Amino acid sequence: MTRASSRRPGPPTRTERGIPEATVARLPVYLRALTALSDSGIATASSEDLATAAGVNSAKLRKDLSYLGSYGTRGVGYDVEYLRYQIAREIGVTQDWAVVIVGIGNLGHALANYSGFGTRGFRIVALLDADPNLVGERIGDMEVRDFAQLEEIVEADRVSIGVITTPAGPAQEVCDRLVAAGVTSILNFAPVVLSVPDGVDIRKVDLSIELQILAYHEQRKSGEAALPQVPELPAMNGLTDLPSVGGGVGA
Amino acid sequence: MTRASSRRPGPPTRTERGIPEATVARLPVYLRALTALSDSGIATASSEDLATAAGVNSAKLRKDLSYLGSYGTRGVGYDVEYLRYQIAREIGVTQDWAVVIVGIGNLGHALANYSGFGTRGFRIVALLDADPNLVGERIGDMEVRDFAQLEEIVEADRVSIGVITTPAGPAQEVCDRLVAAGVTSILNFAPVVLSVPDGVDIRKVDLSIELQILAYHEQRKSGEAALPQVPELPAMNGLTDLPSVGGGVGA
DNA sequence: CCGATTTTGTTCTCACGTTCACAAGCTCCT
DNA sequence: AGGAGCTTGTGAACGTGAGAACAAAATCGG
Repeated sequence: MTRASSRRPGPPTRTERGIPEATVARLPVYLRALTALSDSGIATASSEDLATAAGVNSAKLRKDLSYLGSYGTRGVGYDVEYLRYQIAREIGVTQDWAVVIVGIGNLGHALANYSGFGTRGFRIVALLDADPNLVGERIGDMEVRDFAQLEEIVEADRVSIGVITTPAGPAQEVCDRLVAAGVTSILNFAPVVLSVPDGVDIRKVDLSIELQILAYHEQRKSGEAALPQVPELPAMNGLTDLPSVGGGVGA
Repeated sequence: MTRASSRRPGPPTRTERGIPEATVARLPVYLRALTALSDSGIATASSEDLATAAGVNSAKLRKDLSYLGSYGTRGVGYDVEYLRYQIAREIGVTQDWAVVIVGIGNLGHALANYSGFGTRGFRIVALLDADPNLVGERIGDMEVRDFAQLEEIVEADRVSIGVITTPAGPAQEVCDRLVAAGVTSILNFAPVVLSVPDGVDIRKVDLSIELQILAYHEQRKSGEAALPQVPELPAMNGLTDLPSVGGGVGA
């Protein structure tokens, strides 16, 4: 969204405060690092200090911060509180965002109790599930409500973010309902590729994919020499009992 | 295959089966899509079909697959079972990987029950926690064991992958212990940047970061015109009570 | 057997992201 | 006041990734 102004090999043609996606993904990390520094009573930090705390290269950090504006002092560094506020404002966590969680299985339960939500910036307004046996159950200070109430909840509480923690099966349908109800950002934990209309942002968190990526690298480390080099063309029979990766999230 | 021969601005000079990281991250998605197609009884699929199922562009998919070798038939497509096996082998999920989970709070509980682990490819061999009140508790068919037993478990079961679901505080120490014990791949759910020596792979899954990224885009959607355009330089006093994003994972 | 049709594998080009390196600018000390 | 010493902000080079486009190869129908 929003590129396009001049046409020239200058800077990536960033339009009016358009921050590169890669940078956006790191801002929360910087924010957390700044909070940690602040809690340690540190008032000023150099890009080097911050970069170390955030686990990135200092040049990258400086360039990232430069997209937000020129909030540092040459020869000195960055004022921790000030920069923290600026980043928080840029990300949008100076205001509260209403969140619903759909699918109260194991993972939904865990997220409902997750203190990271409780911190300011995000407010869980409802836990939803279609299973009548779960509806009414109390989790922390919240009660599981019927998924059928989705629309009224979204409207009443101006919910803009939905978290999907259902099994793979119903995930797309849940997603469609969320979008239809007016939710415009979705965080998906179900192991499926969800499709959403333009204008709706979606991010996925997928445990088994992460594990498989680790497995790939692990294999190259330990395997490299130890594994049979090439079963390139195994007989194509009897392969029906392969690992069925994927599976559902919830109970 | 066969990269690495001449020295010229040709392909990125990929050395001997070195698959680009971006491709590696997509292989598990393709694997899942293939499994779904297979379960639907589909024996052959074109790159277009596969790309749709995986939610990517077909040219990208073909290029990704070409790194693995030339497993398709022009004019026909890909044999689903065959390709599935090839990808599974490349990723390394045709063998089993032993996994330990450290930190049995809400999230650890959820992961212990997560069926995605139970599927073949990964085998949870131990649930560990340092809290004596948790040790001995049964979760599914496993029992929580004392974190002190880490070293012997890793050695006995040839554990190569560790999952950290502790709060932020102890995460680095747990990580160090895992590495010292011989674990070479780590999946971190704690909201901290962990540092590991070379040779150890680490991936992080961070809920609050994902939410903040969504919030950023959400703000640009709804805010753009509605928000006060620039409180660029607010008074620098009284900013100590800002949102404390971050926080811990476990209970 | 040959041409039409389909679909892969690959090349080329462009956009994006990372890193280096350095000038500009600030502070502190003499 | 002026120079030494830091540290930011950014220009430029490099590397990686994405997508369009097309030639090569396979099937199918006549």
